[in-house]
Amino acid sequence: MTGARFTRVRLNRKDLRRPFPRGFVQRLRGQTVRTVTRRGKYLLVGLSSGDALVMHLGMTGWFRVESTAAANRRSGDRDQALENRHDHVVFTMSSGVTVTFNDPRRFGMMDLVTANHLPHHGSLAAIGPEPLSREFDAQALARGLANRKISLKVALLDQRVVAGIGNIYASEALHLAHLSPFRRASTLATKSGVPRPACTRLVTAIKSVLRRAISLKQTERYDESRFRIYDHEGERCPTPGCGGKILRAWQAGRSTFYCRVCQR
DNA sequence: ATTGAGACCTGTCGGC
DNA sequence: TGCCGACAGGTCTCAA
Repeated sequence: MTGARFTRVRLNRKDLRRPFPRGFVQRLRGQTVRTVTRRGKYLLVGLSSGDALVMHLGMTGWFRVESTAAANRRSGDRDQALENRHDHVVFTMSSGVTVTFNDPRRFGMMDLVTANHLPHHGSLAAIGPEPLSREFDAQALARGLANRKISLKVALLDQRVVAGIGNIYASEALHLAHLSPFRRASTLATKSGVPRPACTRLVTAIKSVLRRAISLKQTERYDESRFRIYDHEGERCPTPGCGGKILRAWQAGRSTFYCRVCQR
């Protein structure tokens, strides 16, 4: 998309999780894409007008990228109707590429924000440090967890503490760091806010788990066998010499996978 | 101010 | 084969 112009923008419905902003199509059409970046789980497309297109995939959102010729062929194909049922947004670009947003559960979202409003935009405003940046270290995590009475697992899902961690990698990181998902978040730092060794371990584990996931494109296709403990209830704990069994618990409405033996 | 519960949706899978 | 309930990768809102 970078460098290309939106020649056509099509909305197949008026909302996803929330309504599309008024004037969405008109404000996008004719704009050239300057940048395509990311902040946490939000995708940001910078436009020549100064506006930014903000997008989130929710749980089931994804983009199909194909030549415009292929997209046109598809739209005339009755057999594809079932699979294309959840195509909600179609971007036709001047480069000859068509980018289609498909999202069965419609938990995704798209918004259009002026550049000066971007830093204040809803959840983007309060979002925490990027996990793979230098800025995210034991000090930063200790600050984020200070005084929080919630469990470590629930804290990692809070995007204000650290950006971009979801239910799978919260379990994976805590396991790698040998930390109990039920431990109170505030206990990773001393009263005066100095990070404990466990805090440093968790930062290292988060970075390691995410780097590995990115290098393997791990969740691009959901493949449970690639996770160490997520969705492995009842199997042996993969920690060398541990011998524990992987358990499953329920926290804040989400399932947590963990080992009672090596995670304290 | 923080926290937990429920809501928003459709698809899939296991059990009967 | 078909029906039913449980559960799914994420926020967001509301009430306590």
